[in-house]
Amino acid sequence: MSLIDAKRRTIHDVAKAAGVSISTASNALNGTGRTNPETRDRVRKIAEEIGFRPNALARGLLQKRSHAIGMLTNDTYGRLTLPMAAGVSEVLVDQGVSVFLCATNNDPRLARLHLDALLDRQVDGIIFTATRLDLKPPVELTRLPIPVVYVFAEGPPESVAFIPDDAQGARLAVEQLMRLGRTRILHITGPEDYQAARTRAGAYRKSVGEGAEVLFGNWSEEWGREAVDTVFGREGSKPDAIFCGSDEIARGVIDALRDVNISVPEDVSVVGFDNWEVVSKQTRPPLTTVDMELKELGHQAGLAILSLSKGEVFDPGVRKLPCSLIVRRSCGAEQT
Amino acid sequence: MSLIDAKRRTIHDVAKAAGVSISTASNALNGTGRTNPETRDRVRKIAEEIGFRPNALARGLLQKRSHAIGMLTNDTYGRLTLPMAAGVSEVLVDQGVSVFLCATNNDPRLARLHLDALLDRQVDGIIFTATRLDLKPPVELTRLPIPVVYVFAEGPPESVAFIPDDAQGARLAVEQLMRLGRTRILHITGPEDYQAARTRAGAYRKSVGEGAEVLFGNWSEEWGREAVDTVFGREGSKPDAIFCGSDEIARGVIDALRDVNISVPEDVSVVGFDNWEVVSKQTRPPLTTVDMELKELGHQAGLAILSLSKGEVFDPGVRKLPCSLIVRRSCGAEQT
DNA sequence: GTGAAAGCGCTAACAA
DNA sequence: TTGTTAGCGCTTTCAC
Repeated sequence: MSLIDAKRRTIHDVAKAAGVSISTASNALNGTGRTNPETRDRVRKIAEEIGFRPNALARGLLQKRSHAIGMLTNDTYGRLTLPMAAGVSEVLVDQGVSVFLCATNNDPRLARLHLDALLDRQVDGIIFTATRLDLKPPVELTRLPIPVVYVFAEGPPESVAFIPDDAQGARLAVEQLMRLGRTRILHITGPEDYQAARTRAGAYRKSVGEGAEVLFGNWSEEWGREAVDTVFGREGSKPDAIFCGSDEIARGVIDALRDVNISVPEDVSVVGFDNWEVVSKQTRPPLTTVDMELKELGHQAGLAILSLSKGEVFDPGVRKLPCSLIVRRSCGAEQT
Repeated sequence: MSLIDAKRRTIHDVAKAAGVSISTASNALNGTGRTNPETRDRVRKIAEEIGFRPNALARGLLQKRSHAIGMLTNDTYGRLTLPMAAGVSEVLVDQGVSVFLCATNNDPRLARLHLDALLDRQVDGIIFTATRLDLKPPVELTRLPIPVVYVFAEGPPESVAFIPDDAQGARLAVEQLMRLGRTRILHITGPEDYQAARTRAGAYRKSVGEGAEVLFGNWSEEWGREAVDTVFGREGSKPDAIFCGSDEIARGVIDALRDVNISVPEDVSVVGFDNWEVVSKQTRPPLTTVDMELKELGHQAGLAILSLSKGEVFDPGVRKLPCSLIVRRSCGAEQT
């Protein structure tokens, strides 16, 4: 009903149809002030009937709150962003808050343009998302008149940030491998200049032993294959488990092992990181991997920005959210 | 400067600081009406200095245009949506139009909630995106007071829609295979109840011959492997080329061929569909595939909604945008 | 319990 | 060329 009406109804129309004043209509609709229950119900019924929908622009102008937030992201493909964004809007839509999506492509000019637009629109807050922890926002995000929440990025000191707990995720992976009795665990991961790679590697070494071998490379399948070729081609004892820094690397690893007739998980157990299902569900065997709980990250970030935008106190700091382990056949219970 | 000011400046502040009236300030800033060039420059300079940014809410309220549009999508993972959305906002951001992202997860309740929110916010238009052509929007999108553009979805009659030209894309693939001298081309694709699968298969048959074999299945790697096992395990002549309905299928096909020592592209050429780089760049050899030009789809959709929202005439109908062929080694020129 | 009036920040007639 | 005025749709005192 409300949708298929060509002309928009205003609170004026409601008031007239109900035979009350505008302010009474407003009070009745919002449950503010004192209103006779009968009047209130009558007004609401009429509003419903004529398809009245409040103009969010007018409301925002007056309340100085737009009930909208902006999401600034430099992730082009959306692999991290979209699941997260879905989490954000999931918790916000019920609160009447909408989300502007701004893809900056890591271009400062674009970022600036988007930021200005968001500010002009009086958004109640901004969520900034990066694709890697150590990437700085492409624009100055401090001293804005509105709160900012960082996701997958550590903001300046005293800011609110949410990141996955990479160390705990890595421990999850290593513990699973140890539980299966694996003793010669290898870690193949991405570039050492990624903070996430270093953190995961650090946690791995802490669990396995400080001398444990880490092969830094890049995030690709090809690197996974290459690393396996190197390790299994050289002299000395071979690993009986490989913890990979990403699902893509893990896929390369599994393929390479397959090529040299080493079976997974019987001979070598493999664990990945990301739970990017297009990869992790398609490996043969399917990949046990660490899930960063992106949606939950989004939920938390959404709740945080909501709270902050209401002026509530919210302790600053970097919050590390636990990862979970998705157990599939590449390293599972069934294999013992 | 403009960003780091805690308090918001209004046009009132500008007018006072410049010693002119509010309307003169408005005219000067927007270049409307007649203003003395000197006054205009002075006002603009002062506005800049004190960090004035116009309140989009107030402006929208008056102009009855919010300069914002909504994007309603049922794509959860964002594989199609995000590149497209980036295209949309790329053409709109320069026009001062922002984009609300609404992920419906195909849930009618959510869709309704989002749609109501968009309408309340007075968006100037809506872009509806689906993940498959034959999926109906989860809410009634006709007879809205604002224009709607469909992407990856055919709206009701007389609506404006943009979809990739699946038939042309399929022809591109088949022609490439024929150009290489392949004569026994097979098509392995997704479920027959996907319109895109049927269209691609139809175009393929038209090029190759009406009796040409099509194997419908699903969009997975596993199906690609299974199909290859079937085809190469049975009696009779074997294909020398395989056109796959998706990159994932193609990846399965390539892996399965590899398993039985059939080399790609020497023995069998393979072409995929999607150019989803996480898949197509990682196959061995890298995959020649059809790119649906998602970003361009977004550009067009953005321009269309912009034009429609201004009340300009825009011919209704389904516009099929050409796909392009990305040639990689699985079926390339070098192989001859 | 209800209504009149002011005003959010801005634009656009119209007057001066 | 500039200023005065009205008003977009709504919320919110404050009289009645």
